[in-house]
Amino acid sequence: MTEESKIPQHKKIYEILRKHILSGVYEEGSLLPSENELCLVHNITRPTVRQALDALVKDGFISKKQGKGSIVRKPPQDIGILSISGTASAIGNQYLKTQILQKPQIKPWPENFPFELSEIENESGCIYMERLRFVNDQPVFYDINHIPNMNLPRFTNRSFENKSLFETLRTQYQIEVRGGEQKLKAVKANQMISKLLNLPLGEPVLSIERKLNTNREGFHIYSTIWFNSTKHSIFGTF
Amino acid sequence: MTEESKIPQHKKIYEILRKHILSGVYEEGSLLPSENELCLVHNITRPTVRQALDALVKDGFISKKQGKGSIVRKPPQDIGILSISGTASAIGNQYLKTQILQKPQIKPWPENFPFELSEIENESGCIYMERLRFVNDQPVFYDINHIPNMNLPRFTNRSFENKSLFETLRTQYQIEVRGGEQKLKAVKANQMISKLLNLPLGEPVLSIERKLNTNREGFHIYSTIWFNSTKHSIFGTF
DNA sequence: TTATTCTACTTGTATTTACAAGTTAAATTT
DNA sequence: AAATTTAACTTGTAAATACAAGTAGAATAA
Repeated sequence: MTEESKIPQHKKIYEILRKHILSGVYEEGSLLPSENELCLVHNITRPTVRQALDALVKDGFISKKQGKGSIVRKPPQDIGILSISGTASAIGNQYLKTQILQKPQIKPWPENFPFELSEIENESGCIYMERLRFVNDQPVFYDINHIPNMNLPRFTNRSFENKSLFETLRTQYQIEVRGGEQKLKAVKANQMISKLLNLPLGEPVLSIERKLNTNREGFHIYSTIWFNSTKHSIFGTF
Repeated sequence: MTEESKIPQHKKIYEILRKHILSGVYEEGSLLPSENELCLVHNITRPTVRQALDALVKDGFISKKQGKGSIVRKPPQDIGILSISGTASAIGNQYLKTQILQKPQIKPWPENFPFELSEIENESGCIYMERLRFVNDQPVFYDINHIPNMNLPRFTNRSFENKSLFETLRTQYQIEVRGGEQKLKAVKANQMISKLLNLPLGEPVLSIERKLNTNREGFHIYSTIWFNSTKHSIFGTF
């Protein structure tokens, strides 16, 4: 042990194991090396190993069973945070298309914004964008996003056609979503929504309002979503 | 320490602190006793206390800050995993009433059950119950529950009027919900639902189908929920 | 008075040790 | 051969101990 890093050991082990699971070193359903083996390999003690494994359990990468071991689970595949589940079959990314209705543009925050803004968010102004998502060429998902305009160079020039908003934020700006809160409602489709989602007027639509936390202090992502749930469901694990 | 119980210490501490937070012994925003104080009071060691506090963090009852302490958060008002958020104000438990439409009874599993059952669940048969939840004396929440009849003595005799189903399972049978999956849809209220939830026929209703995992192997809780979202929302943090 | 330093707290990380309890498969007995 | 026991694993719980790092307020110095 020299002085090379300030990252705790248990986090390093977590990252190593997580990477190995995601890259397929350990197959789904197979067992991770036992806690004692991990101790020997990484030259740490069991409580530290267990701290890393507890985090992996919490994040859904493994499940543990007393007397047996740590079982590798199918890594959670998020689409944002929610997933879409079709009535017919699972939906691969290849069937999911995104149309940008409103390219990212800088605007002031709306008058009656449903969420309370932090001071720094208020001063920064916001970036606004609208998207429409298609499954099998049918519109199912319309979302409006408000993002604080806090040090995001060239953001409004980026294309989000084929990339996830979250992926861009994470890889290009080191902004990671850390959780958040959401409100769900079933509402009648108004004229605009019914037109966008190709539905009769007044048809039930799932409406979601979310505020997402990030690793950047005081930086939140605000989304309003309308979801056509006639042929699909919002699917979530927790 | 005689032999009185097999419940781990850290779980007992968790239950005590959880109860104290929920009953208002510790105010929102205030600090919990320090880890060392809890050690002294309950005559246990710090790792054990920390195990209990970690669980409280995970379940959203406290947040911790190094150098400061454990900060009590507004307890999440779970109805199961989801919470209800009113448009007007926060909803205290005093406004939430539960009516049992169908007392727990042992039945065979339904013919076309939407979930696949494990072998042991299939053999056990199921306990069926229906509930209607009221906020401010208006019905908002109708749920049907299927629970495997696996070693739950006196379960059908219990009253769930004022107690959460999950709380009973956790405290009386040591069954803890460990997560699960759910599907959400917006649907039109049929005749039964519109009558139960006091809504016009065809009004949008939030429908949720869930399968909850527990710490007991092969034991899942299956729920179907209809939610009147005209005056309230389903609220969730993640 | 104001700014700095110090001190006494807090939680975070980590080691070491011990035993309990569940699982599995080999070894043994019937 | 079949059933049982045993042994060697696995994770779960728990104690005792040590030091690191962040926080906040008191004591001190400018």
